Amino acid sequence: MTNLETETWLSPLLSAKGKPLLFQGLDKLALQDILSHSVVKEYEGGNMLVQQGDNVWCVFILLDGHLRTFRTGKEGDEVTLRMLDQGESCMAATVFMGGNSPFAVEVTTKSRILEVPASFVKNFVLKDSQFSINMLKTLATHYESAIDQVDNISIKTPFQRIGHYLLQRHIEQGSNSMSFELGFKKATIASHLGMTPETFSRALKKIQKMGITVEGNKIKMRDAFALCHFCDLEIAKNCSQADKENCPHCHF
Amino acid sequence: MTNLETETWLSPLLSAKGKPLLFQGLDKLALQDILSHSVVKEYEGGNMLVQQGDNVWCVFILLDGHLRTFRTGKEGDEVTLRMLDQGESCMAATVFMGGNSPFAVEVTTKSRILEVPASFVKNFVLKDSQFSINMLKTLATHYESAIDQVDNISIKTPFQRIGHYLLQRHIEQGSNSMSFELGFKKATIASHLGMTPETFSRALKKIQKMGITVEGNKIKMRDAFALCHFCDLEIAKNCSQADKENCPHCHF
DNA sequence: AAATGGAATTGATTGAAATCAAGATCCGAT
DNA sequence: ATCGGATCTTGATTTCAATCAATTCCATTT
Repeated sequence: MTNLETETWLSPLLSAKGKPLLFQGLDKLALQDILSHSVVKEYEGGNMLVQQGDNVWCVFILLDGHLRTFRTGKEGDEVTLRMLDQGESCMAATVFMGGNSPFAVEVTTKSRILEVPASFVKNFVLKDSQFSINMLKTLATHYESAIDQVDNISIKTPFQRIGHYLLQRHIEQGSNSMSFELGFKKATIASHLGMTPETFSRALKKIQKMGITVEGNKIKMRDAFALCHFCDLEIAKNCSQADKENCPHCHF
Repeated sequence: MTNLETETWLSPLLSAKGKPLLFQGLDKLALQDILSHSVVKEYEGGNMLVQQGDNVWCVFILLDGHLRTFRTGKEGDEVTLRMLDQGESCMAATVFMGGNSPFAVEVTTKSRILEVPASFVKNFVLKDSQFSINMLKTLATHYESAIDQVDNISIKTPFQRIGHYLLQRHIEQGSNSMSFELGFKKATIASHLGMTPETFSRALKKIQKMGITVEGNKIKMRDAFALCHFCDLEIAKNCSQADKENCPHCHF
């Protein structure tokens, strides 16, 4: 990868929106160092990036597109673990454990991916303390989101799970607009939430009685508080609702 | 904490068995450094170490006893996330995320706990690269076990979940003996596996038809392969069965 | 505009685990 | 040894999501 090419990728990586957590706060030199050891590849939707059990040789950073990580059981049934958006990464944990990947990674829509060699990552963590902090934060984030998933699956009813999920999406996406997109196939989301597409569909219908309109994959809300019913402490933390104190459900 | 006292704790920490992952490979000086900034406390079973949502100021390392981390939903229902044994730690992720604890920690049996201040940990990670590697590994391990839990809960039937769990325990505990203890209250394990105590009980009964005897919390196996039925790739990795090739189910 | 195929919805049925409700068993305290 | 409380087991019933099966919807192509 030449320097000229590097520059091409550099700017989007530094933009506020899609900036990978792993690159946060790195000085330009460090970033150059990483990039000069990495490769950018393009994949069409449908490809498998990693098979469950594969020995992985790099960390993937998603520059563009969508990835899905999932795990397949003996009987062929699968759970979606994460749905990656621009700027997110995967395989970091596996690289540090040194083992084989406990899950598969699938390209869901055409994606541009930065592949950073495992060996480089392991060294660089020791050299650059900001990078090592970033790595720790990344793992911590993944861990927390896995915990979220555990309790989403095991505590709440499908109805509540979906409400919770929608609220999360809404808040992630700025939460100023009264509508947002659920950027993944419904079946994928259903699997992520540990239910069948049918159940997902039915619950979505039920949720409309609370002032949520579902058209295709666009979600429209009657008012800013329509989803607040599903709020919990975790979510409240990130809620930047201007008039939070007016929220009929917010006790936080 | 005086040096003399430090020495008292030092030896168990260095012993092979219960050695915290966080301390692996640290030179004596580093260890001293950590210990001199930490406190050892004793807690009776039943105490809450951390409440869900608490701001945590330290990382806990379990020297002796048992802890349980769990999460409570709005309706008061809870999921057990982890059940900690000697040498394990918790709150590392939370410390790095800088937020509030997404789960509660309960002392299940009288425990001796090393409390390392968050501020110290955050600094020490930058100074000692071995420690930072350990921290990364710790988080990666937690992440992977959370993933395990996700797919345990969402993929397998209660029956399979329990089998899987028992096999794991068995292998963890050396796997040479033909019997082992399930070192936690059955209700706790049930919650960890995402089922009610009743369901747990019934499934345990059903599992006896495969040559497993359950007496109180002691599990006895007819032969070394009695649980192999529940094996999967993840487990096979750690299986050190001498005559693995004789295993009727091992295709790995 | 019709045709294809994948995704999503809807309905009917089934099955498995939660729940509700009683007992049994174990353990520590007296 | 006896009591009392917690834990665990067992049984009967209900509930709710998975499954099976049939449409409908939508995007793409021809």
